[in-house]
Amino acid sequence: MSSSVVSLNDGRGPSATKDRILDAAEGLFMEHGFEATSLRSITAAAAVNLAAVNYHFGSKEELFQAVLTRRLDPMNQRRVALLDRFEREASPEPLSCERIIVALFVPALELARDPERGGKDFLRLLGRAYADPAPFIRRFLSEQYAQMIARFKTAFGRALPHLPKKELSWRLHFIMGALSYTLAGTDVLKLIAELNPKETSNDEILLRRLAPFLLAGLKAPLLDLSEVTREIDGALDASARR
Amino acid sequence: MSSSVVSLNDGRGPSATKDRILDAAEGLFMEHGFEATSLRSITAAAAVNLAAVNYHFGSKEELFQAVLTRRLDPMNQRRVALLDRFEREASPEPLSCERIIVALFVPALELARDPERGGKDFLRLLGRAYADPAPFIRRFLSEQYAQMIARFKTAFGRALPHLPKKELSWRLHFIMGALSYTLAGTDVLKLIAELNPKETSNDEILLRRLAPFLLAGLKAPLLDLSEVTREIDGALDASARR
DNA sequence: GTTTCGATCAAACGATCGTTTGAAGCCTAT
DNA sequence: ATAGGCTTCAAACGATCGTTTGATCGAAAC
Repeated sequence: MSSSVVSLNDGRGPSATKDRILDAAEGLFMEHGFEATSLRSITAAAAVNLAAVNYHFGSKEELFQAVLTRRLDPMNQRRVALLDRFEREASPEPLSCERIIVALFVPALELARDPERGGKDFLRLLGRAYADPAPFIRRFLSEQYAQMIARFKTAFGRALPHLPKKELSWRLHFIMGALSYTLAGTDVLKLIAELNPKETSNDEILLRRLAPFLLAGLKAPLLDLSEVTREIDGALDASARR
Repeated sequence: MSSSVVSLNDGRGPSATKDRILDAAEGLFMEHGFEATSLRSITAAAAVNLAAVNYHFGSKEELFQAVLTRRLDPMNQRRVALLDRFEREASPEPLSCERIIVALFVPALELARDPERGGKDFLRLLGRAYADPAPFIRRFLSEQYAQMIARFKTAFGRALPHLPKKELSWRLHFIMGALSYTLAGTDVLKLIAELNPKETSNDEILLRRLAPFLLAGLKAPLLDLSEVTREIDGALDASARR
């Protein structure tokens, strides 16, 4: 009948072994990637025994998934919750693209604002995971994102009824890709940090710039496609004839 | 005084040990990433001795750089050459954004068209390398891309004189990021391949869709920024007050 | 024919990897 | 106090890694 039923090793809840491992793994996976990060470096940073990872998580891969799911799951749930609320508020009129983008970006920004440490680390880790070739990572992310993406796709489809479904799928894919890649960038963030040392958060600046950029691409008329495509074809033909 | 001074192992030039290693490494690095690819798997796929890699390239890292530079260097040179030619043709008027984008995309498309095998593999590998956390990879790519990016930045600056330099830098970064990420995507490319089994090349389809999308973002007016940013701020404040 | 030098080979080096084992520790309930 | 549970611990397991070594081969130079 005490306060908590979970284990406690040194008397303080938040420093439990499992959480300390997750925190250390989050930072190290972000910094070096999955393959290049050893369990020994994680357990050393977390100041726990080497066997603790396999005991609590089963394997290195399951630890990685636990690191991702700890923050990714709530973030995606918050995204659809925000989208639901916006749709309720705007009902019966369809949502604007701007508000849909806001629902997509704000939960990430909340992580970038960093409740304490770790939020920004996680965003970078997520961006890197999105480009990792490991099959179990790609499978995991596909499952985690599938529902949310489908939900946003129908929302965008209502906001852009003139856009063919296929074209919308591609543009949404570009948006998620640019978002992931932007969050994964290391050099650029550090470069921005040097130029803007006093602004709130680097990830925040980045996302605020990215949102209008992607919004313009999303709302671009279909005319531009054939226009640029024709230019590309011309240049390709010219180079082929060369 | 014979035709070639380079070594030949089995009598045929194109199957020299060095090239066979590069070809095998290109495919395996793309499929599994740098860390997860062993030299033994590479030398086995190339049907050469294990020690051949260290003999010809020095180390695994140098092999990786050799794989990248073999195609990346010519591609970037072709990008600036195309840009130079377009500017000469349009002189004295400034280049349109469309044509600059074409100069950026066409060399990648030429690789996607795949002289024979390997071109598409390399594009995916390049996209993955762009998100790889390994310091030597990031350093290498920065150096390889620096000149070309600067060249295109001034070109875009001339085409968009109203756009602040800082905003342009960000948008160009988004473009390169979306391009890299798009090329790195595995699942989506396979999914597209199932839907469009008869069209020319998957990467080609992807790049043709991506170009108009990015072009719209690049040419987006600055007004949108404050507009969406205001919406984001509103949502963030509401969530903070929650 | 002898020498020479770059290329290839089998084999091993030391290091590090993820994982497992079995004993020891510690808190809870009986 | 005793028994039983999770948890932690030091130590080792087998496997695989990148790299190095020294011998062997083969074609060109003398």
